[in-house]
Amino acid sequence: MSKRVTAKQVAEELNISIMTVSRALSGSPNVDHRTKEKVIETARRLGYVPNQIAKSLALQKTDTIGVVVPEITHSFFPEAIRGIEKVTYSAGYHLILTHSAENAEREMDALKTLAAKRVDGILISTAESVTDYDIYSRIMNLKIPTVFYDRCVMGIGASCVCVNDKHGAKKITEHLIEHKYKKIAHLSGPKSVSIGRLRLAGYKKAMKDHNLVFSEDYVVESGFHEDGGFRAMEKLLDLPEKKRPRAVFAVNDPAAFGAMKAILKRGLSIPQDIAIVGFSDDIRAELLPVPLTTIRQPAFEIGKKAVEKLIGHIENKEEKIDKIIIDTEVIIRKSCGCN
Amino acid sequence: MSKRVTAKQVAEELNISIMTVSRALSGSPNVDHRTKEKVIETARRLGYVPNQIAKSLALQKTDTIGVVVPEITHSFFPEAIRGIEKVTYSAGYHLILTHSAENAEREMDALKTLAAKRVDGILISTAESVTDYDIYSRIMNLKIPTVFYDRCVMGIGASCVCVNDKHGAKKITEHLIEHKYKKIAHLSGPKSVSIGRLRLAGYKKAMKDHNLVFSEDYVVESGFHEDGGFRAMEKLLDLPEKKRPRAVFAVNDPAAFGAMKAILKRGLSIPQDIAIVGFSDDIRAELLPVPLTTIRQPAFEIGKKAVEKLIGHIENKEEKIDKIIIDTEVIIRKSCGCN
DNA sequence: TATAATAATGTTAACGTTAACATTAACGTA
DNA sequence: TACGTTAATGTTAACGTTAACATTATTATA
Repeated sequence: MSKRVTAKQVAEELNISIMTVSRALSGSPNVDHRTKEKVIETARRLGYVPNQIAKSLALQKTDTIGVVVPEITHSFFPEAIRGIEKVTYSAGYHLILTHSAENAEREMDALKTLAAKRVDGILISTAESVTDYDIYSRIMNLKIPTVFYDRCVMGIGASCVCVNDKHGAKKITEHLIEHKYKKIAHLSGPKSVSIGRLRLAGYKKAMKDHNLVFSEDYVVESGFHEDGGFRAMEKLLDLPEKKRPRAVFAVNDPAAFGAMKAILKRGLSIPQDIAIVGFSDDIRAELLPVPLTTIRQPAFEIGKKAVEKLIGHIENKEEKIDKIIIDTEVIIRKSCGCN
Repeated sequence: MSKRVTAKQVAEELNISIMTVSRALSGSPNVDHRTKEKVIETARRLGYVPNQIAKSLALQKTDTIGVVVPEITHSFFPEAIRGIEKVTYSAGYHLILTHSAENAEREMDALKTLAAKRVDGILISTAESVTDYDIYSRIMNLKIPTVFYDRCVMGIGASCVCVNDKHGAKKITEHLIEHKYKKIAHLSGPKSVSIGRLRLAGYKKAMKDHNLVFSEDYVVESGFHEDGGFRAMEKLLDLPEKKRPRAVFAVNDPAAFGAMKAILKRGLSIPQDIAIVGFSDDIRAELLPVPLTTIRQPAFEIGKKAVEKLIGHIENKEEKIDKIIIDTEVIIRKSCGCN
């Protein structure tokens, strides 16, 4: 930060007080319109740029919202950010973006940074490797308004915006069941992450409701990334041929992409040998050689609703803690066996 | 921003001065180790979180880098951000993300905000609708270290990191020429944006070098988005059949995607009726029904190199203004006519 | 033991802004 | 004209931190 023109210099130039400059520029009433014009003109001429840092310190408000993103390259997140950004922009807030890279430690770091930067509120989607929720409670204790989006932590007094993961998972598993597949496996996310837990629960519920055997062998933790999906699918493919699943529900699309690669690598066909479905509707899902049947999550809307709720918490103490659930849609393509 | 524990409270708790607290926590020398331990313990116990805003004001340094992104949903940018983020994280900087949504006015807004927030430096890729460079000069006048990435503005004293757009465009146009296509059109970006200008120049150069007719009718401005590509291609398809181009080079992949849709909508085939190539290597390019031949831009590396340069400018006054050019690679797929 | 050197801690001012209160100027009305 | 009212401007303190200088405590040395 180099030497810059301050309100003081503008004031001295005009032989008036700093306060009058401040008032003129912030549009307060009770400023002579000629004074105001002179101030604005002089500020422009001198190249005055208000110091938001000083303002934030004085007002105890930064007009900034911190966002924690687990993985910026998952197509869900840029789209969610676009939704977030649209709202923050028109509401006069700015965005500090932090990236946890699915790493609990980096996430903690990010949250500490956001707290230190005195953001007015935080939007967070938890990282894959998170195992305890201590840091979230600490943020709550600091009374920083926080809203979880997509991957949520419930029961700690924060609002959250997510899709109906359990219901969606159940629906798409049931779609596989409609295809008469009996041996249906699940590539799961970690249990410490809401969407991992809930999608597994939806899968289990569907299996149970239709009297299908649920075997622990058929749930393999893949995590949220393509390589994890690949490895998890390989484990399933290593089962004796009789036990091998006929269909797979992956916790999200990237994991499904990895699984598809593993299946094709063994010389098997999708969906003839093994059917597969995902969850996310990644932009690539419809473009695959065998387009992926999946669940569409309205990322833009999730982002939008989440900030709206957050801004509510920031600007209005009475805003209720809420759990906002957004509907999903089953997108039928070919990987499930439909044509 | 709610009431928080300050260094003062920690100091009072221990009956020592604020300065000793500050020193103990920032690891300055000349602090008794017992005092230091007590301070750290007490800070932890009271839940003290240093106020970065106050620190920034006192030190005239925010440890923050502002990034202007034209379109967060173009797959190039999240990948570039990942590169940026990786470097900033390990160098101890934070990221303020602003989105211009390809809009010159919003871009100006973003730059003003970043200046007001006293970021230590700015990374910017210019918006599609930018027509004059006045705002960039103003930022330069404020002496805020600035580095352009991907879409650059040259000659105003800022470093920039980009790919060899002209050379890449020439190479891929020449690839079309190798296919013996004579009537080759270009869907161009706006001339006010470096990559628009340079890719057009590369196309023209290739045409000229191979003695092919260059007609103004064959350059249609599409902009950088799918819908623009669609409309621009429709214009070309509306030409009398004899004049219709046999091949098209689109300024980037999203524009190529739109163009492909327009071609298919007319019942024509790619590449049999019209061949097409792009520039970006969007994650979807290889997955299309007819995979797109394109130029790969190493987004992660561009982001990485750009911040590295920027941090150089921030931390070292002597850092030279540089134009860093990163190599591209022609990715041959099927849309050009190769099999 | 006296004294110099150094370690540890304290005090003051500054960073640039705004809120709250204080003063002065301008104007209308009795 | 005098006085009250309101508009315009000014003054002070505060936000939470750190650098620079000041002081006091401790240790080493003659």
